[in-house]
Amino acid sequence: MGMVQHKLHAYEQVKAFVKTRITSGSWKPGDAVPSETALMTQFSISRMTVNRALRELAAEEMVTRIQGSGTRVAELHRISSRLTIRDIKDEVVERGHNHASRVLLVATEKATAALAKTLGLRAGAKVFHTVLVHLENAIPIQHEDRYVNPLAAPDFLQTDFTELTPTHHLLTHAPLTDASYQIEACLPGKEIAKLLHIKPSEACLAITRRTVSGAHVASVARLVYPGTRYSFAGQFQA
Amino acid sequence: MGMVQHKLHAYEQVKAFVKTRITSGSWKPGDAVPSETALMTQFSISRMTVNRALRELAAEEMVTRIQGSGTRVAELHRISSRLTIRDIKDEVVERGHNHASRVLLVATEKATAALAKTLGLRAGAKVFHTVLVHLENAIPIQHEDRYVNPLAAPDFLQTDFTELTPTHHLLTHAPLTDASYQIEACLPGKEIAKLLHIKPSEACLAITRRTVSGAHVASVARLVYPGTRYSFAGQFQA
DNA sequence: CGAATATAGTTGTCTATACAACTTGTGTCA
DNA sequence: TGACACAAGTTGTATAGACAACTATATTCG
Repeated sequence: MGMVQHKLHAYEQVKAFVKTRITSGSWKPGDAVPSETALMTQFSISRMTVNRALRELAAEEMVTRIQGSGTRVAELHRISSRLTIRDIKDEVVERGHNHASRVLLVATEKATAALAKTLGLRAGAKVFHTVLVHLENAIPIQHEDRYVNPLAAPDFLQTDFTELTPTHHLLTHAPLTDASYQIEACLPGKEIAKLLHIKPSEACLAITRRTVSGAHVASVARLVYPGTRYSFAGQFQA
Repeated sequence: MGMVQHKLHAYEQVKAFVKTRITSGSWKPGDAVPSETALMTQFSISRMTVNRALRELAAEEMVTRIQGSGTRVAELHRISSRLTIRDIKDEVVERGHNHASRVLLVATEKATAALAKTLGLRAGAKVFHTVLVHLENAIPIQHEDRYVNPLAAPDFLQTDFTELTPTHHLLTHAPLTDASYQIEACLPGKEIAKLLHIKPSEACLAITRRTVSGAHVASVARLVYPGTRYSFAGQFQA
């Protein structure tokens, strides 16, 4: 309780000094930050240490640095948040709840032209297709409709999807290098509404996600959540 | 066209060396990364340079470092994305489109108990309240209902909201230090449906956002987007 | 056997110095 | 006036060395 903060390292002191002047508003966006030599003499430390402090602040987008010119306070709206791809099972378990899944389809299919294009395959190529519903304490919270590129995860269908989720298999077998997502609101349609135990008139959150592993597009998934039972929350930090 | 990549700096070479071994899968999560002294002799560079490389990789969450123990490849699900708070006007203009807003309400009100609590004020305190609809090429894309803490932005109501958005005023006058958001799917309700030119049965994306500026909660806003015209997209990177 | 202790190895920080690369303003010369 | 050269100031990178802080293992002692 109320532990005294350990002594700040020199580079942390410089960071804190600059940071508080920015967040307090006494240095405004575009203003010049003291040069490395100035801070060096002010704090009686070496330039390398000042350099590290300012370099880290630049990485955090608090300041902008231009070689030969100087360091300035970065423009605003820099506040940002991190989204992370996680296994829904982990999320549920972390909440202290029970996770289960109903497996509705596990199949090998021929890709349509559109699907083949997004997966980077030729039309008619073999793709894996799974459909499942994830349950949190026996209540459906996600409908997952996923296509997987066999080149990226050849053993995908060997998984017992009642035990391990498709996301888990992909995260462990195909190291992710890139991904893109799209979040939208939609109505579920009759089938999905029935599977999620909601009315077809109830709004849903849908996330369409495309993951890339090295040279291959690994997977395309559409995840539908009941709007009443799920929301997507997060925190920003300066 | 096809410019040859400039010579990589020493610390970048080390980063690339480690990174490719991780993303290619030849070093798996939990595996030990060569020690600083090992990499130092392998590359014939100084330890400070190796240290910088590994420290930056740790900041990117590619590796985990424990003082006294060593450096290991980080566990997976490291892929993440950055959300940023932006002014919707900037977004629209960036798409090359025209932005306009209909101002529906600009008022000073007394806070209800619930609102006062989230803004950190006492019940009945004075708060600013604005409601507007943002248009992209004359088509409504966002309904914004916002309460602002006068302590954080006393000049808020002086703004001409047909020219500058509430977000713009807040970003420039109250340096953001924290924020939290919640994204959900909902149905718009009769009034908002009418204002957004959609049917009340059409699904919408709603973002509720609370921003903090220094000691004060600056603002609470509920932003409603028509599900058919708006989606929220982003990209992850390893 | 168990506990305390020494030891080797690893990361964390900092310094003083050096040179490279770049920007910006000033002055010179044609 | 305009083009060019130069100098001062700034950031970017790299080095060799030093000590502190911590971990994990091996060893010794009771």
